[in-house]
Amino acid sequence: MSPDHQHAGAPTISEVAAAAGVGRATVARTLGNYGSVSDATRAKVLRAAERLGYQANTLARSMSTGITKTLGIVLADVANPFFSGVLRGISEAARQAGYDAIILSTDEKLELERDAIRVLLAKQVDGLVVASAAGRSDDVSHLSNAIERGMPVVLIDRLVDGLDIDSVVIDNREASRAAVSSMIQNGHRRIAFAWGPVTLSPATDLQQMHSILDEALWSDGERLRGYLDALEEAGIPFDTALVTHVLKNERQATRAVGGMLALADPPTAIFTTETEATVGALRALQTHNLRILKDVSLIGFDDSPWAAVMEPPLTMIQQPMRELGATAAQQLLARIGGDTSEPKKHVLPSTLLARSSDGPVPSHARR
Amino acid sequence: MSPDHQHAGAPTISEVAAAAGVGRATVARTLGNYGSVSDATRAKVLRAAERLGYQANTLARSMSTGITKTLGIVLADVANPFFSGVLRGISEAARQAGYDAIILSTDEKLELERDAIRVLLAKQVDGLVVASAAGRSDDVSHLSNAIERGMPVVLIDRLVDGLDIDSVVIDNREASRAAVSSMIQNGHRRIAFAWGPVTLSPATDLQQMHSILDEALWSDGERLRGYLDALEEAGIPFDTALVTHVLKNERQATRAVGGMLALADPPTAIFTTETEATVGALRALQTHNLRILKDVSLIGFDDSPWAAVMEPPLTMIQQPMRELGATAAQQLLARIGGDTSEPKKHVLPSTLLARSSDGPVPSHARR
DNA sequence: CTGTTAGCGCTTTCAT
DNA sequence: ATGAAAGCGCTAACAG
Repeated sequence: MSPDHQHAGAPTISEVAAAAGVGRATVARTLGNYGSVSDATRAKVLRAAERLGYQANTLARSMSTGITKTLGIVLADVANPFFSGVLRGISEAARQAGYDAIILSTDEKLELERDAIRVLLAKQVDGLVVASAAGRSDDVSHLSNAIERGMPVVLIDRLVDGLDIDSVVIDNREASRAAVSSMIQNGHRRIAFAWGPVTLSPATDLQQMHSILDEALWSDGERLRGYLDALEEAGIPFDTALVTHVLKNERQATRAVGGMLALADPPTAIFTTETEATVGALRALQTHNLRILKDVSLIGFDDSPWAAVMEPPLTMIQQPMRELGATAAQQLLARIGGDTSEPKKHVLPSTLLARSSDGPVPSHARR
Repeated sequence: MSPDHQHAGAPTISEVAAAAGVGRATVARTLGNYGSVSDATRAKVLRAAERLGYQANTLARSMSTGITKTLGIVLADVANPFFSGVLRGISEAARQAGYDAIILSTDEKLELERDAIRVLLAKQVDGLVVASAAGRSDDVSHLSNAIERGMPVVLIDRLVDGLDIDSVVIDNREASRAAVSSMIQNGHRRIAFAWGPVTLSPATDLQQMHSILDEALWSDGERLRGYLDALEEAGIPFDTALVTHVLKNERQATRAVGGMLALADPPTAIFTTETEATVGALRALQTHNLRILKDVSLIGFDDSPWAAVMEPPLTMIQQPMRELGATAAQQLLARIGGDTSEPKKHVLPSTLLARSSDGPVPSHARR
């Protein structure tokens, strides 16, 4: 019956008890630092445990206490710089509290997100941090069910419609609006936007755009809304040809932005909502032999060490990735600790790092 | 005694059994897909499970089987692009095999590595992938003990002295030698190296360098050895002033490389062993108003999407990060599956992506 | 084919 | 202060 345990040699509490000549409970009390044990026995137990190299079996403990000291993290892709930054924040905060984390990637697929949640629930994690892939009208019962069953969940990076729970985000809409606005201040009126929502039938007008937006991922929607806000503020008409609708990978960004650059009335500025989009846009510029700032201005989301050493250095919107992660972990830990206050929405500040990739419309582009 | 489980509502196998009017074992057999169950009962059980929303408690299963279907991953920093790439490879391979992963970061500190291993053993993971922070003469008993107890371990990115176990690495020395050699072909004789080993008392000659190297992290050592190999091949004397000895962060790289650039006999080329070193060097160049290629050549480890859009595009050594991770996971899974063959050393190919940051020594730098 | 039973290693009453 | 015993939810013999 006893299966071939990995740790055939791993001593159990019983062996320690035997070696120390006491009962299991006494060992548990000593090692668990609770109840009371006489100094004499405590010493004996400690010595025996030491000698045998005893290591508590966390699994068994969790089985009996219902506490795993483990957080479940669900995000799109660990290799994405934004998420890996967030992950670092989460991990650090978790470790400091004696927790560790199981990370599952969804690759932005709701299907995988459901699997992930299921696995994590089965593993009895103490709480969940999730950057959901769910759009407005998607079924999020995998999340609401978990919550109903008493699993603490905090949303990160993205709000999800219909879930009134803790969340940690930035003000995407305002960050976006401010960046685009600053370009408009500089005289730009043709501003490309990557990435817009992925769709086979691109919007043909503002109204369609809005209804597509309603179905989009929260953060994506907000960023585009911010862009639209800025245009509207300045009375600039929305041009659907300036918003990408392709799949979100570098190659597609290059293609899409390249296409815009070839337009009769090409953009004089580009706004990108993610690192891959930025790099894709940069490549398109390269291909079209266009120089940043001198020919086309550029501002994008998610600063990177590289952005500062580009020529010219890139103006970027910096998100406090580690803080986002740390805040989410702390909020979750608080819930696990029994905090039953109202759901809290943490909105962390983002920063527009003004460098030199954006400026006035070049004279040769003015019409 | 029953603690307040997160999942107060989570139905157990007994409840399903009761609801279906059969014994627990029958339920276990049905749900676990083993043994034999009549179609009639199977249907009943399935229906009951469905109705109750039964979800197996993985913890309990693990407790009884000794198998957690969980891999323990120990690496320096999840936010480092190299490791996050590797991590992605590991995660994908693991998930495909029905495993998931607990990731612990050591921040390159042996102390934290020991903690990590301890935690992971206590959690009864089925195997370990570790990028150890251990140098040549460090105590690695935390690893050897685990191995002795039958825990499968595969080393990634770094070999560790005295541990004859599975490993997945690239040929750092040769990759480094080849890159530096190509610079030498181009006429460079003063080639800066970042990062060299961190030390308070920098080497003053080649011999000291070698003994410092003997204590370094395997991969770091190999990369510097490759550099030295290339110099030796070409009969170029080693200059200790061209190897950094500072802490490994961007700021220090900038400072150190900046210092070299200010030398009476400055380097005409720079070789960097990591992204942060590369960015640091780039910053130093920026500060000193030196242009890549035209003034100073540059080649570095770890390609990035950004490297291709720099002006000029950067020549980089690309490591197959995902493959490294996937290979490690697969090797580990094989061991978990019972493979007892000889330890295997996987050496994956790296690629020197020739772009345009390296070339001949500029005439104005020739003496 | 199916039910009973005995653990897995630990925590936690409950007596003593 | 300490030991005995029950139980966490599941798996795995062993009978029937």
